[in-house]
Amino acid sequence: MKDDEEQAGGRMRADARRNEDAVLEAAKTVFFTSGVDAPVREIAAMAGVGVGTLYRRFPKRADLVAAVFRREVDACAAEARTLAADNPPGRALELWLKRYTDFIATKRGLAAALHSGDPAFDTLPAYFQSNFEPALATLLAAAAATGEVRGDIEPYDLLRAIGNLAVGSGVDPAGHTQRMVALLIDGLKCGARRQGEDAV
Amino acid sequence: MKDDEEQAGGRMRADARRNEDAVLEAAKTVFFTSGVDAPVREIAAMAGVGVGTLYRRFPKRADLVAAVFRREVDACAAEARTLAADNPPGRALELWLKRYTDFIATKRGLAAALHSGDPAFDTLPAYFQSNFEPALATLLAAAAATGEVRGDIEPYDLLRAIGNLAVGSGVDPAGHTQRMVALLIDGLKCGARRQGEDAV
Amino acid sequence: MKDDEEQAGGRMRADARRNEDAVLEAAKTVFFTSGVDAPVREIAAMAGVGVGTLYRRFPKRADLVAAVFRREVDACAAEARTLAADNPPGRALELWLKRYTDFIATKRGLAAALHSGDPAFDTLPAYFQSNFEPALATLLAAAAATGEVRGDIEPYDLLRAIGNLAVGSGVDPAGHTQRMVALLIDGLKCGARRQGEDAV
Amino acid sequence: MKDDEEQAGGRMRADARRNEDAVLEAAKTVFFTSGVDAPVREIAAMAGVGVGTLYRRFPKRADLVAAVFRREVDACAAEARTLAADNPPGRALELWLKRYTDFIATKRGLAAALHSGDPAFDTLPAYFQSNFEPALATLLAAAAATGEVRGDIEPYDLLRAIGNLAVGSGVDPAGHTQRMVALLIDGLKCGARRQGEDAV
DNA sequence: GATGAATGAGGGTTCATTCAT
DNA sequence: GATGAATGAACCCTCATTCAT
Repeated sequence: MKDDEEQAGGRMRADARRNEDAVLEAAKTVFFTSGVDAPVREIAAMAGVGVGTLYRRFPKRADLVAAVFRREVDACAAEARTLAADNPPGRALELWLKRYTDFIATKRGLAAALHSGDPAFDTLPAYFQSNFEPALATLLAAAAATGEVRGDIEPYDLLRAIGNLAVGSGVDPAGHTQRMVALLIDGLKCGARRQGEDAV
Repeated sequence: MKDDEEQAGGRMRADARRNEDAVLEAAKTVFFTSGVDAPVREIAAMAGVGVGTLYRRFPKRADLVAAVFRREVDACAAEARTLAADNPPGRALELWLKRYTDFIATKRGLAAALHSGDPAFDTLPAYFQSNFEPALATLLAAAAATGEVRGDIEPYDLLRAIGNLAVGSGVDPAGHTQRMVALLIDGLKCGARRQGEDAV
Repeated sequence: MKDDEEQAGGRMRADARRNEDAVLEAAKTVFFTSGVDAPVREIAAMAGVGVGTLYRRFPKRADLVAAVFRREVDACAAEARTLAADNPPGRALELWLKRYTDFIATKRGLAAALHSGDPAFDTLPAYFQSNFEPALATLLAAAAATGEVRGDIEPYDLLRAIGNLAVGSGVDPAGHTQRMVALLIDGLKCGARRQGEDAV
Repeated sequence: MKDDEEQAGGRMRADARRNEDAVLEAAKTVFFTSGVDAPVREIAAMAGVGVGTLYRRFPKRADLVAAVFRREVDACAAEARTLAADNPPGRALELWLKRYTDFIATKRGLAAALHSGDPAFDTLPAYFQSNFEPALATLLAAAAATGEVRGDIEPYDLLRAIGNLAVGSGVDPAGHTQRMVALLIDGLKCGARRQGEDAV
């Protein structure tokens, strides 16, 4: 996972990798502030590289968009492991769901691009699912095992539910989405108790 | 409502009105297929008018977007009356909710524009609500009166719920949204029966 | 002279003439404030007529420019007669030269157009000269006859001199041009006295 | 002075400088033939570059106009030195004044632009004066020192006088202006002789 | 490899001019 | 005749993309 791009890992990794990181970081920021249609120059400038460099690594804009998306998915999924290691299961689940909500919110602008029909995006939904579903499954299972949440929730349904709840988050500066997600999490816990009772 | 634009009804309406209709119809189509940022020329060409004509009536793109939106709201709201006249209350409600779902689905592209902060869009949410809320309220009341659906549903909540359900509809070519909405309608009917039992 | 345009003087003179006057007046103003390349619509709007009306009378922009120019020449030349009738010769001359200076100043924008090579402008210099030269000749002769100014000045030279002096008048908000013209007039008077002495 | 643009002299100057030169040369020509409002494309085409190149270097039209103006001022002022080196003082003065007259004549179209109030032009008058005044002062002093012209002429007055004389030069295809300037130069020489006599 | 200058298609907008009403 | 709606050519300007350095 740490070597996702540039698998063959040739020479000059220091320079090249630094640039690629800078570009992806800049693109993430610019996509968020100016949308995915922001001028290439804006991204190159913020990354401190020439446009030629950017084009060398990401010949099509969709390549860049996809790379940013994957990178963000990686980061968010990785955090599931970190949170699970550092917190009790219920707390880890809760923190990660909030983290995932943020991911969805900042990716709002990408949605339109993702559905543009560009083949470069074809694999992204699967990438999304294959990273997030196991991550959430693990967190859910751990929290269910300690009785902190109910155990009959499908990870995919939860991912999708939050995705939908977060949909209008651009409109909602008042944290409506986070409140709804919190409600949902409460629902998970509440269900756990009842399940426990039933089990007994 | 039938004379919303050009109220004073001046001279040469035939020509002008025909063009305006053509432009709005073309814009609706193009906005749907190519997004709200589609080239002005594309819309003008499809409407069979020169770009100048389009600019005369809609100096800013936002003016055109807003006009298309209002026109669609009008059409959808008007259909509530038609359906109510031609169908039994429960059926009318059901048909209109599907119609409204389609409205939301095709307006997906507008969402981003609407939240762009352009003052030309400031009045649209109110326009949306002031047309749809009464329309749905009437349908709901009629269907509740015949016992076909439960009577404790707020029109606004239902509008918003469907809006959220339909959110990812671009992603969903398999009619997922329509199935969810159907489920919701079933819930309305189901609630009606239970309410009836309670009442007894 | 009072029927310069529309010589045949047909019916409907009231309406038509009123419009033509309004157009010329508006054009004069707009040419001064926005330049001779100002949008036709601006002129039509200020005149309170449709663009079609303007085009009917002045098919080419140059026609309008020429008509405005002639009208202003007429007005300025006519004033020579009025001033001569109402003032002593020296005073009349002085007042008219100031009037002529204003004419030149406000026509600054036209200069470029006049030299554009458009055939519609070919007759304007002659029109200018054939109106202004006699007008000034008369004033000069009268003032010379009373000994108020020297008698050896060619009207054309004076017209041209003032024209040149007024050349930078756009740059000169401080009345530089008017001061120079005043100086020139003083020169005329001063010469007169010396001539008188010589004559004795 | 020889390195006015691109002082720091970065890399790739060959290409860029060549283009800039071509653009300025083309702009000078086009401004003269078609006026300062000529289409950008016309200039780009004549310079053999894309419009983008032109916009890169001169984002606003006023930038291009100002650059052309400065370049012409530079060229004309530089010629004062050349002429002084290659001719006797009186002849050098005479030749340069004719050269300056040409400069004024071809810049006629710029006058309106210069007084448009655009801040990009604010520094041009000072640039004009700070280049031409010393250049002419040197020529005048040298010619006065050899007794070829009178010594009581202010360079600025002479520059301005020729500027005014050349004002109608568009109208004057018959060399009227050059004749007037020649007359003026004669006056300078004539004054010199009389001054000499007075001195004796 | 990195850079950024150059290119030019593409899209917005204006306005002279025509012509149906 | 007067009107002003419609037209579309012509401009401006912005970037995506290429390519010489």
